[in-house]
Amino acid sequence: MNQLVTKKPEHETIYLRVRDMILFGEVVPGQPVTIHGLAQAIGTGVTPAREAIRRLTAAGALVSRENRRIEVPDMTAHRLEQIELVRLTVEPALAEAAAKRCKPHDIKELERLDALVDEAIKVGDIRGYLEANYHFHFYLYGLADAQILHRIAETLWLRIGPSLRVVCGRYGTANLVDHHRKATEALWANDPQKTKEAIAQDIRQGMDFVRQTSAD
Amino acid sequence: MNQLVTKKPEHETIYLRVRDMILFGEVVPGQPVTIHGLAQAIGTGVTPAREAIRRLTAAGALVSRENRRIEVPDMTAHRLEQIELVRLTVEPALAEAAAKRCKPHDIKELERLDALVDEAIKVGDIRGYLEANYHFHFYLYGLADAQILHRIAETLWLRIGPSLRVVCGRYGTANLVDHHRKATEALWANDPQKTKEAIAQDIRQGMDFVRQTSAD
DNA sequence: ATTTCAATAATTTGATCAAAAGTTATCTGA
DNA sequence: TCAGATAACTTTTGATCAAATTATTGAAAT
Repeated sequence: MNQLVTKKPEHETIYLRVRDMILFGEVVPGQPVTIHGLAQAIGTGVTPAREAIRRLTAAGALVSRENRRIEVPDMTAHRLEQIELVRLTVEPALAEAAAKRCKPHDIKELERLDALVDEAIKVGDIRGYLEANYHFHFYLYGLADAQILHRIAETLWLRIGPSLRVVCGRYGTANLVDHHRKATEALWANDPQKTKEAIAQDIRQGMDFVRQTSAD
Repeated sequence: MNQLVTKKPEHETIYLRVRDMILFGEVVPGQPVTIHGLAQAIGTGVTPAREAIRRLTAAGALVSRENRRIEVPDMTAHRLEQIELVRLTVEPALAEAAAKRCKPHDIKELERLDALVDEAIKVGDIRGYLEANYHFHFYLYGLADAQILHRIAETLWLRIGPSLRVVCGRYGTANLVDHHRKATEALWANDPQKTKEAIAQDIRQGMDFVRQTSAD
């Protein structure tokens, strides 16, 4: 019998788990991450935890300080500026490419995800908002079939995840606006250019929102 | 007495070593990389080699295939297009920022590195060209004080390193043109905008050159 | 000669251990 | 009470080992 599920290695699982922790605000900028503590928290050995941490530091999601301590990097205005520059190049390009390959079935899925975003905002569920927002964007980006851009976008989201959590915690979800409607409408209209612009606008406003927390 | 050199861990050394191997064309697209073989080649244990490989796969410099084999990714026109898009955003921005903080001493160093590029082209030393070219660009980018952009640029160079080596090997260094003079002149003139444009032009022509090897 | 199947070899993966390095707590002496 | 030194604890790091997985080799059958 064919084995349908290819068992993924432990370090891959841990990597995905910690990645989610960072993306969805379970960690805070400046928070130290120990290889031991991580292994213990997840309930696994230290070897796969090490490898997961290496991958995350390579992606810039964690930083390794000189005393070989590892922690979640904090955000600065300067870093935010760099991230915005690249996001505004990469993600609209992904959205444009996605729009060209998008099927009605995909747009419906995006609308479903967007409804989750709205719901989370209304209820004030920060974690739910972060997850739904991420899934909306990366379902769209996944349609683009552009792995390199996709991965760059992911590393940038890993960098803003913790800060986004902080600012949401401070100001709540009331100030959040959902700009995804414009994107799905452009997709229905089969208009890649408009989709691209909608995502660019969404990014600009998201980054403005995060800017409220960054130290100088 | 103060310890001036902080001993860097083994996995860091190996990482840098393999990184150089990729950047400077000691590996070929499609070439398999075994964790064992690497440890044996460098003459070290398997644990630090593993961690170095994880970092490189996280950066996209190596790809992990489904049969948990790891190899150097090959280049395609589509990938090249994605890389060019991001390079043309990130590196000119770095050059512009660098131009604003550049001291005469730095420009002299850049001219020294550029002379090495010229020399390598003249002599037909491919490895020497790759190294000198890299050092010219990243000495400049290092002046910008923009770590995030800097690291993104590095990952992109890691992706084109093997292909650049292949195309140089096929066509030799005769077809290479050195566009750095325009950049150093703009730096002397204290003209960030011109510096930015010079680097953008250099990137475009470099990518055109690599395009000759990529499969469809 | 080619294909199939089993056996062998090589490799990855995760656990464990010892040594090195760093951090925290305690104790001492003023 | 407070500063400095020592001790105890924690963490990282690299080596080693066993199990699991994958590739490769070789033999047998058609």
